[in-house]
Amino acid sequence: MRARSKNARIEDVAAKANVSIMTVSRALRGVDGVSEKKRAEILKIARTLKYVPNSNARSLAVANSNLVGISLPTFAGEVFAEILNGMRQTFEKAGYSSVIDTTEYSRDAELNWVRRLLSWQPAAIILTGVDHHPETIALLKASPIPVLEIWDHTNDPIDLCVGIDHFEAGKTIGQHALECGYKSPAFVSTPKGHDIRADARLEGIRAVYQNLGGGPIPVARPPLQSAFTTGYHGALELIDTAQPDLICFLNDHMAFGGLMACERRGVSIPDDLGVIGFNALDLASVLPKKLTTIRTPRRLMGVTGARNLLARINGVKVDPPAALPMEFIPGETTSPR
Amino acid sequence: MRARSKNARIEDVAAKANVSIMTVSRALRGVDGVSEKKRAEILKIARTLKYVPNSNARSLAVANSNLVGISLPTFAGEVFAEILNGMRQTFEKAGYSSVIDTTEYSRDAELNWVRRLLSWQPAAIILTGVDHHPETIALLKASPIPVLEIWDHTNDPIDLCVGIDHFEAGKTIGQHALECGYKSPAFVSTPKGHDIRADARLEGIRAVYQNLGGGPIPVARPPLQSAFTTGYHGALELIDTAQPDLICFLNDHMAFGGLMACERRGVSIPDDLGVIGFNALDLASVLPKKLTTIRTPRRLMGVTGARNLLARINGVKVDPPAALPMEFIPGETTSPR
DNA sequence: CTGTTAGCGCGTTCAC
DNA sequence: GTGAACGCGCTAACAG
Repeated sequence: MRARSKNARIEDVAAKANVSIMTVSRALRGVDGVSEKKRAEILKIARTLKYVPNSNARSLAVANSNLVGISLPTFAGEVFAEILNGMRQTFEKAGYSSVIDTTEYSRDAELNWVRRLLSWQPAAIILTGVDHHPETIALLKASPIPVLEIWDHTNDPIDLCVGIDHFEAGKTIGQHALECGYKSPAFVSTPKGHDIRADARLEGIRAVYQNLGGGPIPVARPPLQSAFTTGYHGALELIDTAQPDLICFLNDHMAFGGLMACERRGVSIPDDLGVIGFNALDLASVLPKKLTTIRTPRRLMGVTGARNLLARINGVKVDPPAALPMEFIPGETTSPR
Repeated sequence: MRARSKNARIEDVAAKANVSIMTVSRALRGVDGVSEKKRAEILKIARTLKYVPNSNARSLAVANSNLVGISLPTFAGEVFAEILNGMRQTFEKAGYSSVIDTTEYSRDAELNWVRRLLSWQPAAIILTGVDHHPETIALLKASPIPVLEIWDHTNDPIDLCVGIDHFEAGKTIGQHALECGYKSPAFVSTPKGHDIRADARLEGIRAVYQNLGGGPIPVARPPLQSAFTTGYHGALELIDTAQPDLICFLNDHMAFGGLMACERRGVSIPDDLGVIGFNALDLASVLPKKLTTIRTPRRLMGVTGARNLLARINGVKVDPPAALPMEFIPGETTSPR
């Protein structure tokens, strides 16, 4: 015979309270059908017995769970942590817990995670971005579980989507650069294909500049390190070779590294060189020179995504995806030429 | 009758393969007792049926799970993300998934999380720090589930502990300050009781300075914002009032904010004022002036903790807790007086 | 308001 | 090497 766990079961509580298992179940879940007197008594007994419900049994019985599975590219760099916080707080209030994994930007890792997630019968699954392994898409489309794609935007989501249009963001950056009169912008990013949202932003900048006959936009893609050092080395590389009059960075972290590189090289901002970041992090707010950047609605995105998902879980119709607005922040690291 | 889920069950795979459920179960789990031929066939059928095992049923049957529950104070600021990464990668390899929650430094939130975790029959539970709600401790001590306390160090852990001695870290900082000849150190932290590890470090500094008759150490505790702005405002406050010759910060993030505040006030580092951080983040590595700080072994801590826990799960004896070593990094933001 | 019955999907046990 | 029976702890459905 199998050794059952030592923990108190609902049966033990029922026995001690002289009621049936179902009454205990109802009392503990707070559903109707139990007199207040009995309920109070049952709750007390459960406490003294240190009774902890078994979620596995519950999930098995009801064929779902209150787990929400989340896939993030990385925990590094606050951005996803902020989106995550918005989501988690919203889910938490609704009684859902989050199971999180990071893919480090690998579609295969994401697929594995989704497979594993599926085995938990989660209430919903959240993926970052819209670029997935074909099998991930197939799996999720075949499943009845609500899916949210966040951070990026697409008109053809797996299910729900709440994000921003990174190509548009790039165009906004490009517009500003053009209006300032920058002639030779450059870009610092991570290795090719690592972050397709960053690539989309770069494309946005290119779209603005391509008809101006200024030649291709130089792009530095230093080997992956921390964002600060990547930005630092990328900027050094561009300053020493391409000599652009503007450097756009994948994000504010890198832009900060870039600013440090400029200080190192004695390059004066914004006189000798313009600098543009992305995200509008708190980091930027303490810098002596306000960074020109784009504020991304990270918290809002998380909250909105979670709300939509909760509505979807509860069977409410959800509006088709619309890209969230961003705010361009003109700072002191760019200026008219 | 209840609607059973539409997903393929092990039974469906068995029917299609003309074998019993048990044979499928064995084949899928890779245990002995199935001929290679049948196994291959079963795996193929499972794939075509898009069969996903039900972890809830499995966990219910075997009375445990491959989930590891983790409690972190916050995702903000890389530090815990780095510890987490070390742990997760180690667990991942061993086939465990992590369920994470953040407490935002609230013991009550931690207790709630532990209660919820317990209901999942996790393979292990990891808490940050050694300061918990009494009921959290009682619950976990009463449970057979292995527990790891990380980041902080104690000689009286709930179960396992891998961390650093924050009081010692403070003493190291104090020693260095003393050797440099600083007379009136100050400290920038978060509101009282928010982060008890930071308080312990402050105590370490005090322990070094208390017999020197220099009066109490001024402490700025600005309202909570991002670490950067907290450091910034804390530094401004101290510069404008207490006029210390050294400011120690809760961490590097705050120290960076503080450096920006100094620039703002025209205070020259390290001539007018010394600055010391904590953690040795990558951020510090791109600064024009190397920050004096203490390197904390965050990744190592995560990996070591996870390994110890895995050993514990597998019934191997684990060494009693020893505080992990830290490395003092003398930088250019402090100098002999 | 309360109890009884019948599973949820899988793994252990033991028999063949 | 393979299969049948039973139970893990809980809840939906139905009676009373």
